[in-house]
Amino acid sequence: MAVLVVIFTVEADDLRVLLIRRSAEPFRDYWSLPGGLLAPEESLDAAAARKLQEETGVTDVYLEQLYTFSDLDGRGSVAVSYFALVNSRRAKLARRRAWPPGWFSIESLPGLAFENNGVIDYARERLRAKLDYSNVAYSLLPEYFTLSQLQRVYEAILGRPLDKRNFRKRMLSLGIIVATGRVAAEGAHRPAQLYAFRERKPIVF
Amino acid sequence: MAVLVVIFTVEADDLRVLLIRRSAEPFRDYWSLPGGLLAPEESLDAAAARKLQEETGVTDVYLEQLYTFSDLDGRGSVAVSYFALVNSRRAKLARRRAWPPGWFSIESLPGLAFENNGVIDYARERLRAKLDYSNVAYSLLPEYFTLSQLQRVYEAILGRPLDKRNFRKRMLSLGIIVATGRVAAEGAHRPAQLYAFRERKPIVF
DNA sequence: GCAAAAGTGTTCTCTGTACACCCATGT
DNA sequence: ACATGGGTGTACAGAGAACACTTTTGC
Repeated sequence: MAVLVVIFTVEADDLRVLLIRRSAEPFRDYWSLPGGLLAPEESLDAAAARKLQEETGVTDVYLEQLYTFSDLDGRGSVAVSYFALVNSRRAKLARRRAWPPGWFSIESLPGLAFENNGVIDYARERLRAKLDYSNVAYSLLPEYFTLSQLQRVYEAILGRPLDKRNFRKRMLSLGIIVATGRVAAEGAHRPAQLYAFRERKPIVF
Repeated sequence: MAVLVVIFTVEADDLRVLLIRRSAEPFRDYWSLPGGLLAPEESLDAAAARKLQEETGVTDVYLEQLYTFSDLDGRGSVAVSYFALVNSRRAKLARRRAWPPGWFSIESLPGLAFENNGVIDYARERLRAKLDYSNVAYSLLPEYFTLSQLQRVYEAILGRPLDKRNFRKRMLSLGIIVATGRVAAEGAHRPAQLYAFRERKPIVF
């Protein structure tokens, strides 16, 4: 009984996935999704959260069960997949392994162990759908952020440009974010208002 | 490693679930969802289809993985749940057991073993959502049916009345059904046109 | 002729989308 | 002054929701 975690982040306006190197057969030395076996008495959610914490040091982020596969390795094993969203500035990847894990752009993934490419596609699909009617993006952004930052995150996940005015109108009318009154002066241009998520926990609307 | 199947049907304009009596502890003699262990080398989908077939004799219907639970029995077990939609006129329940299985209206379920009531609620939620953007209802209806029959199925699942004109407009404009030209004379009133699903397999729009 | 279900259009509201210019700042 | 991203409103189209009467049949 194994869990498998698709850990997403957005970095440089790019949707990325955390991959590790397999050290065992089969698919030794292939890149793959992090995963592992349940500890005795451990729940699935707890195992997924633990895996996420082991790989990124991050806890208390958006984490959702995705699907359960029974044929990934071709022989009898069952793997419960999860997906997580982390702010890459908070994540601290293990660097002292022989093959350190890394963030890979979802647009140019290598061939992965087992059917992991399919799992990632499925996770992205679910994430895309979720974005439209929930506030899951909170898990990818710092406490205070500008509307442009938020829009870039949405664009990276959806893979297409969004209209600035329509995006702002919608975010504000849904009430998922609130203006803080603070502004961020950064660069040779007008400073931007800082917003915060009204709730930093999953909300579906 | 167990599977669990929420088998829905619509009978007498009423959404119903198939329940069986447990014969073993814990929760001996409680009603519960049908389920069982994976056979060696068996995939999850195959195990769910087999369970469905064992209970109803039905095969080749809509069957979808729902969620995987790790704490249903309170101690370590993992159960992958599925939901299925069957036409109750085709289903043949086992009648020769000491406690034969039965169809229970979802509005008045007894207290079930484990957390099965929660699983059913979740399944119904998913079914409701799916109804809106797929043709899953094909699995609940005979090959030819009237628009009123179809509407009653939708109403039973959604638990609320629908407007006849809007319903027809939508079904036809989505192209999920086609008129056959045949009519069904039945009762002291105008005969109804018979329709068929364009595809009798899952379509998402 | 009456009861019972089948069948049929129009109007309104709301939501999503397209689209272009001025504003505040640093250099 | 100019380059850079921040910030704003309006008009159109499509979808969903509300709503009532005529038609065809069996009895």
